[in-house]
Amino acid sequence: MTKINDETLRTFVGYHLKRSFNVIQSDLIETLRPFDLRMLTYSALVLIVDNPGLNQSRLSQIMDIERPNLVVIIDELEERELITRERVPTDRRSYALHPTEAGRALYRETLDAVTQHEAQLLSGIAPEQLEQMIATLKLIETAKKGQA
Amino acid sequence: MTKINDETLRTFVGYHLKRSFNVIQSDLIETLRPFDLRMLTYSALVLIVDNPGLNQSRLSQIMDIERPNLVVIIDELEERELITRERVPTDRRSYALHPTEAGRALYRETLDAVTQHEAQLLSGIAPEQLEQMIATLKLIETAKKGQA
DNA sequence: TAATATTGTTATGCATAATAACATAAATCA
DNA sequence: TGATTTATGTTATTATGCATAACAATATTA
Repeated sequence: MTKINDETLRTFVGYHLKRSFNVIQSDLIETLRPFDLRMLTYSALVLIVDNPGLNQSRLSQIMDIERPNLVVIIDELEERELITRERVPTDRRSYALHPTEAGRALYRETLDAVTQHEAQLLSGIAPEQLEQMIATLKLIETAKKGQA
Repeated sequence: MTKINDETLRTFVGYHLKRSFNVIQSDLIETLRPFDLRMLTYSALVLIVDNPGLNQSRLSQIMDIERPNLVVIIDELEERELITRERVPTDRRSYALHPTEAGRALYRETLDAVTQHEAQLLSGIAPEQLEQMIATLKLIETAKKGQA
């Protein structure tokens, strides 16, 4: 049972990002399962609660996904009566997205659960170290457009 | 054009990981496109070149994917004659995976390209800062099994 | 008014990832 | 030894994430 050498891939930042994200993602999926939410439906719900009235175009931008892919997510949230689509009088092409009371309730429940699960998963790591990492991650996030 | 508030999601490490990984992943996909390689076929090729003779079971473990999902990846690499599957005499269930000369040549080409593209993308970030981040990412990677 | 752009949508395809079920072969155990 | 269990690779299937083309309805602009 020889150890496998992944030193070459370890030279890439992306490899480390991917592997650590997999760990967090697995944990998150398990945390959201009891609420019957996927990562993207959860993100959408949070953003709609925090930004009531925004439209799908803006939401897809902040979520970094294409508009067509957001449609099914919004469909699902609407069918579950967690949000509403309302025609905007001043621009009848778009819908204003608003959370329902049930949506806000689920938001509070899940926020608690997700926060606690992530804290538990990362409990062995110093908060300052995580903050430093987040600062670097933000730099990477803006690397593309921030570059010459 | 009001600014959208994602402060709630920003409290999660996973959100930052996901967003920054998306940036690196997009860059990597573009880098690999001329070589007609996807992320996973690329990773598999690198690991086979660096660990000649390993079998699919071990490879799927290190790649953190399920064995069935590796089959098509290996099929593709074999069809393109970048690797070979060879029956192992001492265990006739498994195949030993070896790179061909073409596989090693592509490995060298792509390694250069990927290395340079990532360096370019991250050129605005101090190397020590990236090293610190990688150290933290490694902690997250082992958080699951490392926990009580 | 005519041309162009935006919003939401449908349809489609590719990539990533998980599970069940299976044949073959090896290891275990009784 | 023979019977049971385990490991390896495979097929089939499904869910999820993500991208593009094309379109109708509506707004914007030239």
